[in-house]
Parts: sequence; C-alpha cells; structure tokens
Amino acid sequence: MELTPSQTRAVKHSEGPLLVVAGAGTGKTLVIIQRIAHLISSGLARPEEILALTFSDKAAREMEERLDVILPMGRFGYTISTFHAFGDSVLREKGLTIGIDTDFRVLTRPEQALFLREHLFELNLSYYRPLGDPTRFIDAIITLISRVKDEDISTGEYIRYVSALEERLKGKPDDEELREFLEEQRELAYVCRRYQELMAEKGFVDFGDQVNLTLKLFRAHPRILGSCQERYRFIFVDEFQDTNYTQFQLIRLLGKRFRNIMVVGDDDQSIYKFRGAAISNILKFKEYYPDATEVVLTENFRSTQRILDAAYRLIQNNNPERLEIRNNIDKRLKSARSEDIPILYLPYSTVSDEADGIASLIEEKVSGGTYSYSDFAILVRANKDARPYIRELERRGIPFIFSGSSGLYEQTEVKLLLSFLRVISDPNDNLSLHHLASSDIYNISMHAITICASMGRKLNIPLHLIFKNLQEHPRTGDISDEDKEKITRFILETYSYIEYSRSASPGEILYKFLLDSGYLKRVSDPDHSLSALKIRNVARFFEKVEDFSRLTRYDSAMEFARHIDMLIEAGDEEAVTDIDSDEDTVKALTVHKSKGLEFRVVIMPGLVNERFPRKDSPEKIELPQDLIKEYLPDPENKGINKYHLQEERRLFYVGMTRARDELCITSARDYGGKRKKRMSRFVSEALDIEERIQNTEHRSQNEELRTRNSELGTNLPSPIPEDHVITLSYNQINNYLTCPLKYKYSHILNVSSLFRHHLRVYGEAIHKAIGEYLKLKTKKGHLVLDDLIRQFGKYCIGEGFISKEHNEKRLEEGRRILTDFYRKEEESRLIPAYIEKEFSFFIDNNRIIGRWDRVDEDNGLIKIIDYKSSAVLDKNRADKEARESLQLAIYSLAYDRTYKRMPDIVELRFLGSGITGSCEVMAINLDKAIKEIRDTGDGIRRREFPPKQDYNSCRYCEYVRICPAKGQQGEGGTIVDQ
DNA sequence: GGGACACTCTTTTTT
DNA sequence: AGAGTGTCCC
Repeated sequence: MELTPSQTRAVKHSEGPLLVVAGAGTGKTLVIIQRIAHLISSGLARPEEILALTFSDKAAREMEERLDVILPMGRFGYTISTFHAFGDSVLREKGLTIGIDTDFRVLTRPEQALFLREHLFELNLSYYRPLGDPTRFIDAIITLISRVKDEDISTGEYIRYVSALEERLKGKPDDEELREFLEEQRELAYVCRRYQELMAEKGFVDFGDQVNLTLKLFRAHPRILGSCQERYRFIFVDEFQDTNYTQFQLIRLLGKRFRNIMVVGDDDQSIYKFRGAAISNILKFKEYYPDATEVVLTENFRSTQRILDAAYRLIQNNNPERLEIRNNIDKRLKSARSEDIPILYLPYSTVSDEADGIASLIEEKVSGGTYSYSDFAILVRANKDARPYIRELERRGIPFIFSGSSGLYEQTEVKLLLSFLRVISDPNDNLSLHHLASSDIYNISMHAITICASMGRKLNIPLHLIFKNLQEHPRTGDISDEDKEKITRFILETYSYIEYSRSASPGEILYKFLLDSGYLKRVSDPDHSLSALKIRNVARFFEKVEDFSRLTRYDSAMEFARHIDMLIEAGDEEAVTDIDSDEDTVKALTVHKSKGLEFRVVIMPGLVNERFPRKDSPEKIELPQDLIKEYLPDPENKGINKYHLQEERRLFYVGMTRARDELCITSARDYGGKRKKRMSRFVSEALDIEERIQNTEHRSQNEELRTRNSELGTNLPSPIPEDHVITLSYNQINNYLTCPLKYKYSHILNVSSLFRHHLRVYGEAIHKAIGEYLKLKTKKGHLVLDDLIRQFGKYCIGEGFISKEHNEKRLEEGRRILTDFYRKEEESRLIPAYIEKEFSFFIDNNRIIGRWDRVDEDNGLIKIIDYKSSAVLDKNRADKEARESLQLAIYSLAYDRTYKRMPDIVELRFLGSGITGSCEVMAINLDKAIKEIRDTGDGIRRREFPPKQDYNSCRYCEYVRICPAKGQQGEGGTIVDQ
C-alpha cells in the first residue's frame, strides 16, 4: 500500500521522541508496523531492540501478524506485547530482587474480590465493613486499589497522606467533616497496604501489579533498568491516549536513555477514563518531550466526507481541551472516498417503532442487494440498551450476534449444570434440587414437587429426604404413579452421582451427567436451531471447569461448586458469544467494543438524554484529589461533570467514525418510563439543523398494536374465585409486591432454602430476646440483663455469617444494643398492653394475618411499635420510613378492625442506632395500603406471577440462581423455554 | 426562584 | 436503597 506523505514522515523518522496524532481510520497501526519494518530492514535497529506495547492481547496479536507479513525474515527477536504481559515477563525473570515469588499467580478481579472477602476480618476496618453487610464495599475497595496502582501511588505515599491529614486535623480539632474524612482515608490506606502484604504472602499478583511492580522494580534496581534501557532502544506505544499514569512512567523510564519513544494515538478517541486512562498523557506529551517530532495523520481511508464532517462538528464541542487547540494543529479528517450519502437521523415515537424501523432498514438494504447482514453494526452505549433492537431482529429472523460481556451463567443450559453440581455437592440445597427435578431432564411435575416441598417445609426436612422416603409420608397419595416413578429414578441417579463424585473430577461427573441424561444429545439435535449456541455455552462452561482443575489441588465437584458459586457472587462474568465470527450476521455491540473496528453501515440507536450521554456516576470510593499526580485540566471546573460529558462525546465520536458508507442515528420519545425522553444533545451537535429537519419527516409507519401482553393471558390455570378466601401475611404481600414470581417460588411452590441469611439470624435473635423480656414484663415479671443477652446469644449463630469473626462481631453488637434497650426499658415504668399479639382481619375476601410486636397504651393514646434490628441513623429518615411503611399501615388497619378504633401513633424502633421513627396514624396512606393488598389478592387469584425484573428485586433475591426469568431476554439469540 | 415531590437510573472493559 | 434530576406549584 502507498503511504501518504505524513505517514511516510512518521515511518522514516529516525531517532528521538515522536508523537503521531492519528485520527480515526488514518492507519495508525500501519504506521507503527511500517516504521518497525523500516528500522529493521534499513539496519537502523536490530529486532531485539524493538519493544511495542499495546493494550489488548488481540491488538498485540494483530500487530505481530501484520509485521510478519511485511517482514518475512525479520520475525525473530522483537517484543510485541501488552503492557501487562511485558511487566509479567520482567517480574517472573527479576521479581526476586524486590521480594516477589516469581512463581506468582495472577488473580482476576472476581478472584481478588474473593480473596479480600476471605481476609476481610484481618483488615482493620469499620466504616468500610458494616456488620449488617460486611462485603458491601469490597468491589469499591478493589477498584480503589487498582486506581492507586494506575496512578503510581505507593502504599507508603498513601499512608503519609493520611499522616498529613492528621496534622491538619490537629490544627482544627473541631472540624468534624475532616475527622470523618481522615478516619475513612486511614482505613483505606491501611487496607491497601495490608492487601499488598497478604497477596505477597500467598504469592498472588493482580493486573495492576504487573505494571506497577515492574516500575517499582526498575526504580529500585538501576542495573536491571539499565540493561533494559540498553536493550529496548526503540519503544512504540499504540493507542497512547488510553495509557494510564503508571504506564507512561514506565515508558519514560525505559526510554530515558535513547529517547526513541514513538507514541501513536488520538486524544479524541480516549474513552477509558473509568479504567484509569489519563488523557493528559497525550495532551502533555510535548511538554514532557519538547523536542518531539509531531506528525498528524488526517487522510482517512474509511468513511465518507459527510460522516467525517459530522463527527468533526461534534467533537469541536470538546474544545479547548483538545490537541488540536493545545498543539495548534489541524485534525480535520479528509476522506479518500468520493461517495456522498446523507446521514440518516430517524426520530421515532416509541422504542418498538425504533426497533422496527431499524430492522426494516436492515432488511430493505439487504434485499436491495448491495449489502449483506455482516455489513451492519448496531452500536449501543450500554449492553442492556441493545435489548429491544436485538429482540426485534430475533423476531424477524434476522441473524445477529450480540457481543455482551456476560450472560453465560444465566443461560438455561448452564444454569442447569450449575444446579446439578450444587446438588451433587450438597443435596440439602433445596433450591437447586427443586430446579433440577423440575427441569426437562427429570421432568417431574410441579404438582408433585410442590406437595413434597410443602411437606419438607412443614417437617423441616430437606427435600431430597422427602423424595427418598416417599412412601413413609402421608399425603403422597396425591402424587401420580408416573411422578413417583420419576422421583425414584431421580433420587437414585442423584445419589449415584454423589457416590461417583467421591472419585471423579467435576469435569468427569458433568460429562457423565450430560451423556447419561441424554441432554447433550437433545441439545445437539440438528433440528434445534439453537443447538450450536447451547453447545458452545456448555463447552465454555467446561473450559471454566478445566481452569479450576488446573489451578487447584482439590479437584472435587464439591470444591468446584463452592468455588464457582463464590466466583459468580463475586461478579465473575463470562460472555455468551463471540464477535469474531465470520458468519453473515448483523453485529450488535457497545461503542467501547467497536473501537478499532469498522462497518459499512453503523446504526446508533437510543440517542436520548440520559442514555447517551449517560449521566456521570462517580466511583463509590474516590481517590483523594491530592494523591492524583495526573494533570487534571482546570480542577476548579470539575463538579459540573464537564469531563464526563467530554468523555461521552468522544465515545459518540468513536461510534460515528466506525462507519464506512452510511451512518444512521435514531431515537425515540418513549422508552417505557413515565417520562418522555428528549433527543440526545449529540445529535444536534453532529448534524446541522437542516439535516435534522429533513430527517424529521422520516417516521415509522408501523404503529401496529403490539400484542406482547397477550402471551400472558393464554394458558393460565383457572383463577381462584372471588368468594374464596385467601390468607396473606405482610411478608407474603411484600414478597408479591417485590416480585410476583418470587412469591410463587416462596409461597406456592414452597421452594425454600434451608440456608438462613445472617441478617435474618441476627434479627430473629434480637426479636426473640426482647420478646422474652417484654412478655415477662407484662406479666409483672422480670428478666435480668444477663439472661436477656444469653437468650440472644443462643440464637445468634449460624452458617450465614461471612466468618467466625463476623459472627462474633455481631454478637458483640447485639449485646450492646440489648444493653441499651434494657437500660431504656428499665427506666420506663410503662407496661406494654400487648406483646406479639396475633391479629387477623379481612379486606374483601383477603384474610390478613400477623402479629404486633408491641402495643402500648399511654394516657389513652394507643401506640403500635415494631422493632427493627437495623440502624437508621437519621431521625427524619426514620420518620419517613414509618410513614411509608406498608407493615405499619397493615398493623393500623388490623388494630382498627379488631378494636374498632384507630391507633394514635405508630413507631419503628431501630435498635441498631437507638433511633425511633414515628408518626401519627393520620399521616399514613391507608388507602394506598388497602389498594396494595387488593392488588396482591387479585393477582394471586388470577394466578399471575410475572417476574418483575427489577434492579433491586433481583439483587437480593435468593431465587436468582434458578430463576428462569434471568437471562432470557433474547440476548445471544436464546429464547424463553416455557 | 426555591421547595416538595416524582421519577429514573445505577455503564463502559482490559489485563 | 440512594442519589441525582426534572417538574410542578407557589
């Protein structure tokens, strides 16, 4: 290929620092490769003097391959690798010099989380380890640790920073805010240090270390550094705008001797701030290297001029913090192509119209003959934004690949294998047993399982034992002979797998299971259109099994089941499909993933406010500004998320410049929420008004009625009649409102796990203890503090706690709370009217049952009290909770119906903090509560249990692991099997 | 112009 | 669950 004059200038550059500002599609990798080839073939450099650094393995591989092509015999000796791989090799070779076990293992992020969790109580934490939810900050802490390493901050530095804060506080001891900040920072600084020590002890290293420790090593050992400097005479960095502070320090150090540093990048394509990228590296490169040669590449070989102009118009809005301004250069891209196709902007009224319009557009263009499916890419801001468009493609049978980064563990076939493994390693795991029994492998009817499950729940016996001793239990008459047979077979097989698992590896057991059950065969049925995908998913899962086998000494199913569960809980994610497919399919992917790729037609949907640009969400734990060495332009101007908006704009820029021929951007007003969405500001920044107005004519004709909801109406069992009484507790109502499907699992199918969460164990123990005390009090008796605490201690133990230390800390906390409680109660001479008194009343034909923790009567005022073991710290918030509590509303209604008068006051007593939230009963919205009760009753009568896939509903739901609604929205081409 | 309230979103990804 | 933003009403 012929090089342009500026490309040639970069390629022929001989020595000294070189900055190549290479806009999108201007051949930046080509320039690196050509220059390397040039240096080698002209004898200016020997191959082993070349060090080229990239970010991803893929980029390194590609560069190597391309270099191979043009340098057939110079193959050997040069180093092309990622920053991490380079650091890794240095550490393995020389790590001993800074006390690193060179046989270290690199922990992935979820492994780090697990590691931290394991050692959580060896860390001196309080604020960042709340006892009610000790693991809450683990992710945030790991992010912080990684940020610290990206910013080249040593633990010593961090601790010195904390000392400085201490000094500052001494100056103004009344500054509470500063004190609090100091305490938090102190915890964090010491966690960073302790983490590092613990990792070193175990011979672990994390990704951040691979670069950071290498830098540390070079700094500590000038001789090693010197020999590396001597060796790598020419250094190349691709995608320089994505380097973080530490990486740049490493490059500077390595290149100090010869200063032959060539960096290639585009400030307008810096989109990885969230993982530490320091755009200032490229912006300030010329300040670090004033003598640097600068080459600007603006000849674009990819897109039409229209697209480039629009992108340029957009990105101008990031001025003046751009190289174009700072270095006074012209970055306007010039197209090497002559086609002129208008950019489409299509505004729709609803998402389904939008999805429809996009699918139609693709179909039309493909049937027009000039395009094939693989020419199209749908670029979204976030993975989940892709859902509606993918669903429409799927509905129409348009082949597509969605390159999500997660989802493997949510696939039906993988979930089943997980359940199988859990059952094998712990047959008492009722949830998984239930899932496995009802799967289409064993196909036992829901009816039969439900009978057994209720029996198990009542007798508090694990489900598998009910299955095993079916005859011994009374109500089994209701189970058909066919089901009985299936159950017998199921339990026999399960026990035999358990037996087998004593001697076999998890891989072997899984394999046997897949063969024996015929599942593999069924899934590989060629008539089944999804078979290939499912097999791939199963295969991927097997890879995970093998990884485990390779890395652990205990290669048993039980270990594996525990390990993988913890990994998943720690946030391990595996993708379902691969974007690198040659098949003729439409590609759907995030803009981030699209970086470096190109497509003939790029479609960017969902361009509305709050989606693109997305609003800023700062890190949960932020690194203090004072510790950041990276240059932050104009730190004054920070708050108004200007940087964030700029980064989003660059992201949009990257998306637009992926298009070769056509760019189509779309938006809708209605995305399902109550509020109508406004068009993204980026649309107007990219297109001028005329273009937009012209495009406004373009609307989807397809306003047909969507009949999606009708799916719900079909095939439902007959409803429970109106006149039939159903009984509900607050807990049931609450569950139904959280998620109807959760209600079904818990109260109809009776799937319950024997596992009790630590918060429940603790809460119940507190309740039992104070209940005991108060009951005695009403009987004019007295329970002494020691006994109160003893009562509590008896119940506050269990497997649910993170560790023994966690349990002990909770016991301590409970003792403190109870002592407080005791003291207050002893002071008060008020005798409760009722303790744990039961009630029941009707709303229509819904019988509501429950019990009041406590009712007081004081000077004719009736007060209903409910105890909470949690800690709400703010009185206002506590009052608000009391006002909005469905539970208290129900309790008030119950009191009114029972005693024909309303209570006067209701209270939530948060024992954890000693704060009481109270409100007059008048302030409670009873109508709302009644409506919620009615809705629940109606839904249950209609037997409607649709999953409510809510962020929060699912986050803390114990059924997520087996819930069929998770991961079934058509991602990766999977459909719902129902 | 401000306070109360309603609504909406809780990414992006590599090593 | 919690924070941030938009809207409505005075």
